[in-house]
Amino acid sequence: MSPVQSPALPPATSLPPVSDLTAHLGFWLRLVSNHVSHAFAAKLAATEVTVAEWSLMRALYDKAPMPPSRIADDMGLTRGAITKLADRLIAKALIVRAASPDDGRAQTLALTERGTALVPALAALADRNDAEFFDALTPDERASLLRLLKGLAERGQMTATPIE
Amino acid sequence: MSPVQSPALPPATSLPPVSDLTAHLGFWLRLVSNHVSHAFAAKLAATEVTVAEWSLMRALYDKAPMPPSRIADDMGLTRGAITKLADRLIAKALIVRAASPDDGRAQTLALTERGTALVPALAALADRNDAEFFDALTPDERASLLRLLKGLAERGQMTATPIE
DNA sequence: CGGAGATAGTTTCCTAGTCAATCAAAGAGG
DNA sequence: CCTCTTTGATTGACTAGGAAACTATCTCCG
Repeated sequence: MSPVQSPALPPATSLPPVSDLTAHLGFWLRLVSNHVSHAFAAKLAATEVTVAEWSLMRALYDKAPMPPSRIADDMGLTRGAITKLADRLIAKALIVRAASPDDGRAQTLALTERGTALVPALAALADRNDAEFFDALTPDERASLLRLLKGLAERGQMTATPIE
Repeated sequence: MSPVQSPALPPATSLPPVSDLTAHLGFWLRLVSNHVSHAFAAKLAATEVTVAEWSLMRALYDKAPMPPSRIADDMGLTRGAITKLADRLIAKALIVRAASPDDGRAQTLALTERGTALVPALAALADRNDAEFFDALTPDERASLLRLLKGLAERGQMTATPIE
């Protein structure tokens, strides 16, 4: 702009204008997403598992034993993270780790009986959490939001399960 | 259910059905949000600041020096987190910490000249990131998504800035 | 005034990830 | 077959943030 300097109000008034954060869709997306996740974490706090632990348990439910690498891909975490996450769940006797029969390097993870039995109650919490936020929308609005989000996910090649 | 047991296919086939993760709007919200954030983090990796650091710098830009507590509220982080975040930015000479003139307990944070000069370039990265994901939508779709998200945010009393 | 409680910020300890190094088992090629 | 490379998992060093304890200061009120 012009070299004319305005007469120094507290923060020098002639800063280059910068777009407002709230102008970004990403801002609102993250705001809402964070709140939904946080509310779910609060519900899980009453249980013996964390959000990431629930996510891993859900991934194993009603499926054959799976290698950690597969789960890492599904959950969008590194293998190292899965190793430690699995360690915690094993310590709680909710899952078991076993050597793969066909590949000497590989391991498999599977829910224990206790872990399996716990999943439905946790899933109910997840259902309730989702309802708590999105039942406020009309069915049309829900459908519209779902369509938009799925479209973005598809276009952006977003595959991994976010840690829910 | 009935005591009849199905004849043991790999994972016993008679588990209580549990709602699919992808049935939840929260799932898709988080999936997209995580991807957008991650893409932005990748862009910032080429700079000298992290996402949280950018967020703090943006909060200070074009405003009078602010107390850390205010920033903690704005960013949705604890005060302890802001102390450490500020320490890192001070080490990079991007912000300064000063004692508040009127309250002996309080501190204020403000951008340095260098920090101020850096903000517009970072803001441009943020703009570009948002555009990258959401320009794929039509103007109508963008407006619709924005309206839905703002409505959810308002209804859920979501105030704090998510760490962008 | 002076002490009780509230408030601002920092610090400490803990949790949960990433990244890079490591090790063992598989697979490929001469 | 023997080496080279790749792959699966684990480990260790490091980072970022939360919760709660702690310190200093302020405010209120008897």
